[in-house]
Amino acid sequence: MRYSHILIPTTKEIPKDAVLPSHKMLLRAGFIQHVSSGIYNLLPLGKMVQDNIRNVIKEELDKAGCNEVQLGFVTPASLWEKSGRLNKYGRELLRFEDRKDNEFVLGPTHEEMMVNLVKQSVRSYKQLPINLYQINTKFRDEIRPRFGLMRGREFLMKDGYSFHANREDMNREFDLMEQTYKKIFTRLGLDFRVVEADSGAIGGSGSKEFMVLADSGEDTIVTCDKCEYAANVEAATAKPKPRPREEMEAEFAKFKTPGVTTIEEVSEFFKVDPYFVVKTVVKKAITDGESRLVAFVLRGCDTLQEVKALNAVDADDLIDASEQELADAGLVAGYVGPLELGIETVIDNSLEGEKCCIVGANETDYHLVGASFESFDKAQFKDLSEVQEGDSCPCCGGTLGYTKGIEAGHIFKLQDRYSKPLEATFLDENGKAKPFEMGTYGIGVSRLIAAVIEQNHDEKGCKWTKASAPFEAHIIVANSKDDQLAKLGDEVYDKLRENGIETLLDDRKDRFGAKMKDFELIGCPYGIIVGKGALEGKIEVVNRDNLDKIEIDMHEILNHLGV
RNA sequence: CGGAGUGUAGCGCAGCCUGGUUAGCGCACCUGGUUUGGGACCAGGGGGUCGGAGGUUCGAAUCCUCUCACUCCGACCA
Repeated sequence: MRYSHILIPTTKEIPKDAVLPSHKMLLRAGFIQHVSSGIYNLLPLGKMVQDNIRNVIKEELDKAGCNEVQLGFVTPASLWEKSGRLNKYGRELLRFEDRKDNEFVLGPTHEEMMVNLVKQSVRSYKQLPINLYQINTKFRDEIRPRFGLMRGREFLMKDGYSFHANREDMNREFDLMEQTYKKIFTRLGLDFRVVEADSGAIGGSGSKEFMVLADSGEDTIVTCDKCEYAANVEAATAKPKPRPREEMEAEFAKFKTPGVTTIEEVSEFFKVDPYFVVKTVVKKAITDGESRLVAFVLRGCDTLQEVKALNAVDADDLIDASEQELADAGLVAGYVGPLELGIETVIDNSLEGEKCCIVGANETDYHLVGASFESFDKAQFKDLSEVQEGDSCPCCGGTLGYTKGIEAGHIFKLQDRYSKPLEATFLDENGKAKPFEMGTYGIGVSRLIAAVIEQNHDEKGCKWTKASAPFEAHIIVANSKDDQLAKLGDEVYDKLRENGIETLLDDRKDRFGAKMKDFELIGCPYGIIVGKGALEGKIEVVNRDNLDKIEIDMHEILNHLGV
């Protein structure tokens, strides 16, 4: 492609509102254009990158036996009612009516549509398994879109769904997809981790996320320094914290503790390790629009993991309870404890069997010491605590630490979460109707464009990986008004193209400096300078990654690009 | 939804507080010329319903009311 024939509106100005490197670079280098909150146009370069990523995904999925389809972007709201997600998804669903007042939503994900498609066309176990995917626009009316392509409202996503006659086969496909995703992210040249994850609003059991490691990532990942263990902090577990050497010993008794309300104060007051001081966090749980108070009980040294808490009580939402709401339920902020509490109580696993600790007495200015958890029902104990840096790995005992990641892919075992309510069944070997066992597999395609840059950029601009780059080579003709140089530039350009190398030829009548700046900003892997040495048959090759320049003979160019 | 802020040329901004010629500046753009290895220079030029509606006033980018959009922090979320 000749620069003079392609629209690449680069700018020197740093966009006012962009925060993330990827957002700034993609705007400045002319890959994307802002349209509206969370909505972007892809300009030619952006479209090329997206197509490259899309092709890698498609090739690997097709190799793994998946079928590409394309579902309607506009989907009838009735399907969403049936699956029960119309309310659960809430205002993130963009709803509207057509001229006949039929209700529709813009698809934020397509479980319902895909299940419906298969329900209408698959009758027998003999037609299974089947794995269908699409790479299509999604719309989620995010409360707060931000970070450019990273969290847009409209975005391109690959979503795949597999259908199986039994759970074993679904598990097999899940593993296959994990392997396939690894190939995809590896081919794209990304540094990533596969992590254990929470299933979120989509629902289901087993779930793994593919995290592109980058400081700007929105997710916190827990990783082990000794083994392969990695998990989203929302789902991560650790070995129980070691008991303090000094055990707490006390008879059950009520103590007056005026003004002593925080864990630190209680711990200080009784000269006891926070490990033995019980933290009771009361939250308002919202389920199907109904709210109720729930108490989460942990050790003083632990923190509540909100997503775990949410799952533990099967709620749609958790909100901090106000002091007034506590008072209305007969509770006193600072002195809440699990004994004789009177509201739904969930207790962290680490307290199971604990015989002696300190809890709030549910009475102003009083704590109970020597409290025991032995009388609680086993079903009340769940994993609630957030893994902290320095905790021990659940697999090998190594040390756990945090890193930041960008969620670029997510695979779930859905089982019959959707097929059952949508009555999508097939006939098994015995002629009995059974709901499909399902898996679902997503990749954020447009988000990957941003993720590549988050991981690969410098202060001068983008550094595309080979598989994602809009062009592999970018020829800079030092002076395009010099006919001889322009001609030599054309020769190099033709040679590269004849050998299948996607090439951008900067034939603009601009000065050398401006062209170099644009090369660095756009970030194709190789810059090829056709300049003063070219008349003697010498050109320079610039590696965008480290900006190293080497001078070579013009006819050796193909060797240097690894052709 | 809570808090904060911004809307003036394609982009980045000044002007507004204290109303008063023809609304400026930088970048970008167009024409001519010079220049050509790190975002050139000289000369000339085009481009604005000052986010929208209403109001106050002899007169509004400027003051008042309403409204819309966008951004940032938070809650929330692929």
